[in-house]
Parts: sequence; structure tokens; C-alpha cells
Amino acid sequence: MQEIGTPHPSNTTEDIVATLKSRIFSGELRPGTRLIETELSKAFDVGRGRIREAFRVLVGEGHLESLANRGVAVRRYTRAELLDMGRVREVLESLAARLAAEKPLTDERRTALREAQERMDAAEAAQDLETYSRENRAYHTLIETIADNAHLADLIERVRIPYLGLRLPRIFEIEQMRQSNEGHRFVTYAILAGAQDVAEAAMRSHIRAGNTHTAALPDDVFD
Amino acid sequence: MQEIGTPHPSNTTEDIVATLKSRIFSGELRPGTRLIETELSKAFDVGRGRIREAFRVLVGEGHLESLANRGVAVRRYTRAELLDMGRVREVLESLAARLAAEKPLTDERRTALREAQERMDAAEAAQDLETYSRENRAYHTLIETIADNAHLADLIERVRIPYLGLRLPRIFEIEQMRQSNEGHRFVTYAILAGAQDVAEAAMRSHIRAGNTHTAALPDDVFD
DNA sequence: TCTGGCCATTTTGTCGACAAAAGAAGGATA
DNA sequence: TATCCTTCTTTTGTCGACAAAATGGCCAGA
Repeated sequence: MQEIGTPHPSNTTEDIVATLKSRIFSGELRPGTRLIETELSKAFDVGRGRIREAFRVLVGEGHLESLANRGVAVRRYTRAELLDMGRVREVLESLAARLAAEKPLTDERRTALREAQERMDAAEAAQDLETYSRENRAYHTLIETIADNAHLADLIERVRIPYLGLRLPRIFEIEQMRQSNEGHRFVTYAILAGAQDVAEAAMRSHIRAGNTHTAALPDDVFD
Repeated sequence: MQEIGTPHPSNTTEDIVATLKSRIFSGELRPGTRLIETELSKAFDVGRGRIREAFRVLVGEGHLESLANRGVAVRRYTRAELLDMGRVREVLESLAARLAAEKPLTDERRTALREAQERMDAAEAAQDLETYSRENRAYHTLIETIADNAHLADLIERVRIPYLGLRLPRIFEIEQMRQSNEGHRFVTYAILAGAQDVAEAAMRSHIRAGNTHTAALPDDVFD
């Protein structure tokens, strides 16, 4: 028996996709975690078919991997894959920086960019790794927004996620944070000045520096 | 009644995905074409559910778009989107060229690359647009193979497809072909010489030239 | 106590059936 | 003749049920 006006549970496939994705992003669902259809079916109060379809979308997007008669699991990454993705991320984020520098900036956006930089500077000064990490993420997203290229944002999402999914021992040590933020300042000023080549180059070396740390990750991160 | 040893039609979801994708690639299924579940269900001799799951994968990969109570259709692209993708493609293919130049090349690969270039040269000399177009595709694929970065190849596929799906009036005019192949020669020699920066820059301007033509496409291509 | 095979349980893969939504056809009214 | 409304058909969205595969536990034999 069904409530009037709610012919079917209102959790649409897209809702489920979005929810699952955010759980993967947040690291709540760690790489390798197997997703059980019946479980989620009950949790979302929805037929198994809908869960399955949501799974397929995520597989297509590359966030889940399917396991042949064993359903799906949150995608895992080898060190080599992570490094491969790092190289790609380098050029994608650099392009975002270039495009951002290309656009004529509105006053709102100039302000937003400056404030984002100031928040990172403050976190650096306070040596608050947690806040810095969050603001760092927001900063890169802001640049993608300014770059205004939907495809680029999609692809970047695809090479950025696993960094969040992995439980890294300590993503940023204090000294790394200092170097990272110095990179940000170059990028910020270049974008504000409309210096496209500089923005691109600065972002590239900024990301590359991050990748160097990835390469040095201990083996037990890849469980 | 079912044959022994074939408990279910052997068309797996992945098979269906692959088939559909190749039809989209080849242009047999043009952008905007609506895909009917029951139709494909009969064609593949498979339940509708499996077709649906295949659809979802393709949606996740970005090759199909879903239409809210009207199923899915082959993804369409506006001119603006195509240009956005062009910018992204620029940096991705350039990275592929750089990575290819980075790798120590085996003799087989040196030969393969030289021969690919020679085939394009021959097509250029013969003014055979059809062959050149096919060899051009193979050439870029070869570079991706040499670059040996699975993620990169995936992402490139995602920004390359629509060019093939669109029925362009004439992708290459003779003069365009000549310019395009000159670009290829730079890239080829740079990779053979291990000149990473040159390879990257040459590929970038090669792709950019192609994008210029995209920008000049007539409106009626976007039906 | 360890090893190996057998059985119960869980979980996935698949289909067919039903209901809702969209689209097409045809008729009535102005 | 044009427009709107009412069917009727097509197509999608959803679920539950069944079969195959994998998993885990149990017991027997060494």
C-alpha cells in the first residue's frame, strides 16, 4: 500500500547517484568497499533495480568498479594509477588556471578570488592544516568556476576524487602547506593580472609539487 | 525454452555497452537519436533491464543523455560545448605527446610511429581525404598507446567522440590536410627525438589549428 | 589439529508484469 | 478550417520473483 501523492519512493536514480558520490568523495566509503544492493535498496526504500542503475552510472563515471558476479565496489587505485592521474590533473588544472586568467573578471569574482586566497593565508599563518585543506579544495573549485568550462570541471572531478577517498596519513605537513600556498599565491596573482601563461605555468608546477608527495606515499595507503 | 549451456542470452551488459559505443563512434547513431529500450531489447535478445543498465553506463561516460521520462538519446553538443571540449582536448593530447616523448622507445614502436607517419604522408600525396582521416585517427591512438597512461586515454576518448558523431560537411579540405600533416610531422620527429617540450608544443598547436576549423562550422551541423 | 569437500546463506544477474507518462490520432466545437 | 479535448498507443519507470554464483560454516577424515 502506498501513500497518496507519493506513488513511488521519491529517491530518484540521480538522487542516489549524488548521495553515493558524495559519500565516496567524503571518504565515508573507502576504496575497495563493496556496495550491497539489498542493503542500499532498504536504506533508500527503493527497488533493487534502481540501485543497480545508480551503480552503473557510477561505474561509467569511474567512481565504482564492477567485480563480475560480485557487484560493485568503490574504485581502488594503485600507486601507478595515482601517478598517472596526477600527470593528467597537472594539465587539466593548469588549463583551468589559464582559462580563468583569460576571462574578463567581474568585481565579485576578483573579490571572491582574493578572499579565498586570504582564507588560505590565514590558515597557513595559524598552521591549521584542517582548514587549509578545506580552503584549498574550495580554491581549486573556484578557479574551475571562473574558467567556466563544464567539460573541464567534469574531467577534473574524475582525477581529483581518489585523493579524498584515500585516507592519507597526513596530507599536508606544515612545510608542505607553506610551499603549497606559495604556489597558490602565484596562481592567484597571475589570474588577477590576466597573465595566462604565468597562471598556467604556476598551476602546473603547483600541482606537480603535490604529485611528488603522492609518489612518496607509503605502501600501506593502498590497502 | 533455452539452449543447454546458454542459460541466458550471452550478450553481457558490457558487450551491449561496447556495441552501442562503437555505433556512436562510427556515426551510425547520430547525436540526438533516441534509443528505444524495447527495440534494443529485441535486437540483442535480452531483457529490458539489461539494456537500461547499459544505457546508464553510457550516461555516466557522457555518451548518452537522459531525457526524464523519455529515456535516453545520443548526446548532442552545442557549438560552445564543442569549443570547450576542444580546449580540453588540446592539453590532453599534448600531454599524450609529451609522455610519448618521455618514454624510452622500443625499436618496434619507433618503426610503428614512422610507418604511421608515412601512411599519412602517402594519403596526403594522393590527396585521399578518406584514408588520411582514418590514418589520422590511428596516429593519435598510437601516440596514446605509447604514452601508456590509461586515464589519459579514457579522458581523451571522452572529448574526441563527438567529432566523429557529427556529420561534418567535409572534415578536411586538401589544404587543411596539408597543414594538419605538417603538424603531425613535427610531433612525430619530436617524439622520435625524445624532445618532450617540442612534442607537447607541436601537438598543442596542431590540435588548436583543428579547433579553429570547428569554430567556423556552419550552424546546421548542430541539428 | 589441520585439510578438504559439502551444504546453507547471502548476494548478484536476469526477466516478466504492471503502472505512469508522453505522444499521436481523431472528433467535436467555434 | 483551426483549436482544443479526449482517447489510444507507445515507451519509460518501477518492482517483485526466480536462478546462478559466490561466500562462509560445518563436518569428516587424516
